[in-house]
Amino acid sequence: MPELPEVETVMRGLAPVMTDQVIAKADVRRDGLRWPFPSDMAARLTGQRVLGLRRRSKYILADLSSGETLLLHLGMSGRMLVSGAPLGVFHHSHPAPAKHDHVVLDMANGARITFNDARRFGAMDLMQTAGADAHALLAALGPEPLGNAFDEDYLVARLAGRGTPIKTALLDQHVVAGLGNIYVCEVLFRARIAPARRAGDLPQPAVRSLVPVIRAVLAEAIAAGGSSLRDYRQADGELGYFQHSFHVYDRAGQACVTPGCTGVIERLVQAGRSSFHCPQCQQ
DNA sequence: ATGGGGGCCTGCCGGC
DNA sequence: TGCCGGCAGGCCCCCA
Repeated sequence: MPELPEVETVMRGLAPVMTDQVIAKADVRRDGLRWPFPSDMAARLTGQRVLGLRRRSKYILADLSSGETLLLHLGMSGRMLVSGAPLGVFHHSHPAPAKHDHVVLDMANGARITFNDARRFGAMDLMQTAGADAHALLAALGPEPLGNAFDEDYLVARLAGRGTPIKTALLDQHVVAGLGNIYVCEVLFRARIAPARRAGDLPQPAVRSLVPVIRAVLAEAIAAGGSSLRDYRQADGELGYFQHSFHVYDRAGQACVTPGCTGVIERLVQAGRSSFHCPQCQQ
């Protein structure tokens, strides 16, 4: 799935067609995805004005005029497709729902937003906007990596004494929210830290160095419009528009890109996930 | 508390 | 337009 930069990109793509617009019709085409949808979801969405979109970790939150907030997670394969340019009262030709189109929102401006998710690991829920942070899926999340609460002192304290590999620790959404497998691999490569190192054993300068690296990697990916993998699309439905090049992710067997390094990228499995790294530059 | 593994689903790719 | 096994960006839950 979309990790933080991709979710941010999707949210930015949805904002112009959804913000301040009324959901004229909600077509909920199955009972749920990873979990059952909230009761009467279609009715609770229909007629509501979208006051604004926010992102928390890999969740998109849409605040509605009803006082409820729609929570949306793309899981591994979720996509938000936008069709029907919001150009006015003419022009209302939408394609028929395709395979894995689970929820279709028709906005009053003529735009159609389709939540398509082949693997159905995605999620949608509704909650009161007031106190939305207390939602079960949000309450325990760690700080936003691009926010002020995430800093060097925090990370040092959070990783102290932890025996888990640094790779696994950074993937833990309670430590820092929004990193996924790809960006953790890239972050550790850029920080030159081996993924198998125990988090609590890392020298403090190494832990501190992770903070600006995490920020930079995410910011660059957002600036590039999110990374692009085979089945990732931007909100506007364009496939593979941004080709973000990774240094280590999915590059097993290829030469390390660090100038002067003769290492070859290796893949190892940690906590059931692939970790790509250069055994030569990452210590 | 912490850490590891299983499971949820479908699709794709490589090897045979 | 072959079949099968392995693998995939996430994350909750259960177990030791």
